[in-house]
Amino acid sequence: MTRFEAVADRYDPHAVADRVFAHWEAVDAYERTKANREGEERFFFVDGPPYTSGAAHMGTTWNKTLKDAYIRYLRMQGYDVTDRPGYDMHGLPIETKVEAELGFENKKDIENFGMEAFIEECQRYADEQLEGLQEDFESFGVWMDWENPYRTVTPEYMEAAWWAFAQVADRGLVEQGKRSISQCPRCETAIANNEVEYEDVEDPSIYVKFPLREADQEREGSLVIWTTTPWTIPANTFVAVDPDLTYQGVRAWREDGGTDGEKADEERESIEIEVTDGGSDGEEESEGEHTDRGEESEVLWIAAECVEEVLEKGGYDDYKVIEEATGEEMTGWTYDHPLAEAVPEHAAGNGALEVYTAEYVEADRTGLVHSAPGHGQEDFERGTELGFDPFCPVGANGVFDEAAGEYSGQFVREANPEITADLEANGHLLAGETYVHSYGHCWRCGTGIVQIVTDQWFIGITDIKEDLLANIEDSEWHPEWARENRFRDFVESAPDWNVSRQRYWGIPLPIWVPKDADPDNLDEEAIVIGTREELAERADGEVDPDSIDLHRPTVDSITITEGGKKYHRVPDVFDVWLDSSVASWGTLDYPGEEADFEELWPADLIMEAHDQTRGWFWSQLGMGTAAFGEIPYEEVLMHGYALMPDGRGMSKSKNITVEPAEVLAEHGPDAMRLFLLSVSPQGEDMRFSWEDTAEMERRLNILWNVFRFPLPYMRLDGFDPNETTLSDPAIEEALETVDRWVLSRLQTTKAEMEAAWDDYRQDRALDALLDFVVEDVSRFYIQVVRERMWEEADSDGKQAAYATLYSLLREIVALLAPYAPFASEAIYTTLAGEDDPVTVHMLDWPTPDEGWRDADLEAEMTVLRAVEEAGSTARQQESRKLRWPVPRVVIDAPDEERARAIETHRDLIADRLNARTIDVLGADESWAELRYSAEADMSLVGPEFGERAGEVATALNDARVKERSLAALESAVEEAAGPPAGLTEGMVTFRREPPEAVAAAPVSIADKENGTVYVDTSLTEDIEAEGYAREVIRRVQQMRKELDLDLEERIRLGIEVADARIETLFGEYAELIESEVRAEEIVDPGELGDREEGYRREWEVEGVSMTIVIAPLREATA
RNA sequence: GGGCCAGUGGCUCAGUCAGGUAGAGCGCUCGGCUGAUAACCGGGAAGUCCACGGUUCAAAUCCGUGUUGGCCCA
Repeated sequence: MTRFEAVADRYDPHAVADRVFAHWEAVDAYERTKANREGEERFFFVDGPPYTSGAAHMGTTWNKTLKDAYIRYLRMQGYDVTDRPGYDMHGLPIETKVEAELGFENKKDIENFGMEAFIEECQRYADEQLEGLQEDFESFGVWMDWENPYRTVTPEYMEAAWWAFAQVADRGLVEQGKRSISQCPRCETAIANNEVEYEDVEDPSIYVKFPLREADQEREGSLVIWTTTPWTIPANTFVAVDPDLTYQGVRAWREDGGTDGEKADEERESIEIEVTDGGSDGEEESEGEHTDRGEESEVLWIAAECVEEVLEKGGYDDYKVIEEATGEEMTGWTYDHPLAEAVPEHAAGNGALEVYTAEYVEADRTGLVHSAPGHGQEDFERGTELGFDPFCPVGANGVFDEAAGEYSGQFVREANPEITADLEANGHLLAGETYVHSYGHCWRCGTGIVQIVTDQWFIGITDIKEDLLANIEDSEWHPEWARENRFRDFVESAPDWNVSRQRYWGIPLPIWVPKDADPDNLDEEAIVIGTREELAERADGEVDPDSIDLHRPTVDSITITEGGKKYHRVPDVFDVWLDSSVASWGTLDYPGEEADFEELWPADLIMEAHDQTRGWFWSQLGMGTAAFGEIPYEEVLMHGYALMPDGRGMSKSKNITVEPAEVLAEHGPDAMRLFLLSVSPQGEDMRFSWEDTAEMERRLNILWNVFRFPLPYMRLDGFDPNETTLSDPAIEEALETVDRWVLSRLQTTKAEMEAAWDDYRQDRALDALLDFVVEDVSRFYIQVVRERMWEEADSDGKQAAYATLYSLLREIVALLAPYAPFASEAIYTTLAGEDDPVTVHMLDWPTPDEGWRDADLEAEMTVLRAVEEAGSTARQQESRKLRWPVPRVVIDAPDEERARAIETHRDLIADRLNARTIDVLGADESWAELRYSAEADMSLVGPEFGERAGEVATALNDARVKERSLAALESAVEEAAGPPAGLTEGMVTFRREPPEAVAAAPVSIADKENGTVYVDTSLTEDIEAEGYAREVIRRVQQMRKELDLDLEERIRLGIEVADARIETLFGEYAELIESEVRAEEIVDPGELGDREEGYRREWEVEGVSMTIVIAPLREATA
């Protein structure tokens, strides 16, 4: 690319991206940018690995764009930044995708297909997805080490997980045992809580009576519980109550068939709650009252505040409280299992089928909770405390086993109707309806989960809770509340981490146990292997540590014989969250490679979306703390989610998405990145906006125009940025106010940007930059400097403008580089010379040069621009175009300081407002030509002046007085309408009256009024002459453009005006016209038209029609 | 059901921490400019600051309740 070579007229994002991609490849831009910082201070960034299923969605795109921007920024700051991308490639999601591809329905299909073949398919699938993701990321310019990503499926990486797990085991934190877990009955494995997706489903909602064993407590009746999972009732072991809650035993009546509801209502209202010790008195009384009427009655135990609601559900007509007891007092009451006959093996004896207190009870529904330690997590925990062996008659596939008696062989949820029917048949169903609530489903296959108790392996998170909470303090979060609220809360309530999965595609557990080991104490006897080397040493038979694939089924067949015992591997694989939890050392190939780990760990920075509070932020903390006692990262940038433009969450399955590829196709990578980076990265969600993305493209186009505007002139004049620099004294001398101003603004912008970046607010830095480019450079500086560039003769002033613009552009593209790497590069390479770095991304981040900073000048220019704005408003009021000069502008400054600022830059203002003269009034001066009129308040003037009122009012309105005083008004009125005795100041409102043809507008700075600008738009012949001359110039320029004439091409020009007065008027300006449009002479158009094929156009100018003909000179002379 | 975050012109958001006359960009509209030109500039209209209640001389801002959306948890 040649310096200052012509570029496309219009910013074309795709052409720019294509060219830049080619350039990067041609010069090895990425490699050289990295090499450029080799040996500098290292910065350890760790990429949170995206999961390799599906393409990059907008959230991933936002995430990677942020990472890329920060990496580029840090590199420009001089750091040697690690940028190894990662991919999370194991796990159930991929297994289920592959199962779907192969048409599998359950684990049996996999076993039939062959585990090894299935795992190969998973590997293939993950590799394919990885390729797709890499292409996506590269397509919008992310610069990471794509040649060498870390992949969770490599032996090196899997070893990092094994090794860490072995550390955890050494610290005694690996536990094995029965736990209540969420099980996907289709995938036949435990799934993590954060893999459970909640969806609304309609479930049974049943109220069940658990009959008290009368013999045990000499009390009749039933405990009433409520559940939405009838299938858990076979496993019922105890009933839980709140110790402090009051429960009531109520005798409830239900009439058979039709009933007199009114009467029942009356009676119910009249019932007074009687508390009796034994309950027998009231019981007999009530029974005596009602049995005669042929009704049924029974005693039900329900929390006091739930009684009415439950009885209503049960269709009871009336009730009477016969006994009260607290939960505490109910402890130990015994009952019979409601499905005793159908499930003969149900829990019994050893304290089972009794009432116990539990924390999870709420005064909701019935206030008594059916508890099955074989299912629910809370039930399990409380059951364990109480010493129960959990009874779980359900297999891994969600089917009742032999222990479930009559129900064995049925899928649990499908057994619900039969169980409910049985309860009804044996009289234990109080009410049965359905209920819509959110219920957990497997995040991948959508099957409803079941809570069952199975054998699993755990990391004992709860044992190190204090360390975890303490380690949180060693990390800085942006925003801070993410750590203080969200994360801390989560860590505080985190349970032990179930790391085992009964699946195939994952890192195998490196645990070997003896065949005859006590199944409840496997962790006592387990061997945990930490490295491939160690495995080779201890394994029976030959194992080559360099070539072994650690996946199943390879490792399944390896045995270890020690101390006379033969050890077999536990067949489970790790929870996939464990894979990524070791990324901070896995990315460094530790423990295989040690040097980088020693130097770099822990990570300096990670950045992910807020869902990772529960995910990667957490898993890394847990694993780091369990394995090393340390948190593996120091700084966290937590961004939000990408939402639809209307604020809904994006959802691929519901087809509610904005696809990154669509945005790229529409607006190109830079505009998309600019939009994504213009949003706060701190915790808040981002609504995607097509409009704002388009706006970013427009902003880039403005920058493009700023950039390409000076190119032809620089080329023409042979501007050499190495020779002609701002530090050259001659050039510095020639700098004009606007040059110094724009350079000062640049320094201020750099300072603002750096502060914002340091605060992890790259969005604010971008605002500052774009504001500078659009407002200051494009809308002001370029407008002012244009005329200097047009000058034909070379001059220091022109060179100074070139040097200023060149320096501006060089710095702007450096500042823009992390955001819009393509556009920045395209501009940079056009501006750069042989000795410059091959890519903008190798540059140092520009720092403010205080020598160019001039706060006073910036403040003065703020005043100036406000004055210009007011002047242009005033012009508009009088409909006087900027092209037409005005004889004078009078500026009434609010204070001396601003008056001085305006005085200083009088010429600039005159130029901007196209004014012949500028008069400035100081703070205490008033404009001699200004007059005041008065508006009369007729409600006051009327009563005071009676029939003279109209006359006085007219005189007031017509008055033009020099002073803003009542006395001046009085004398003015006296002249017109006689003495206005009784006129008071309250009757009038003063109004400023500028002279004829003068318009006034207030100067507003930061929304405060700061003086007034008066623009005199009166016309003189000379002004008209110049006005028309400039109208002609503009039209000729347009015609030149229409003919696509070269900038330098000379023409012959013919003008004919319908109005003779005007034709003669601008005769005076013939020279101006000739020089502006590069015309040799002005002739009669007829002369041109007859002889040549001149370009002829009719124009209507300010109501006067004229004919303009132009002919390129070379044709004319040919 | 619980926790966290957000709700400000038609749209996207700033302002909320440290209470004091509601701002920007886009869009709309009217006008201007025309050697950056499918660009650019200026003027204007447009807001019960989610609702209700409280504290205060004064609330978009602080407090409480509710509501809508997002994420996480159950």
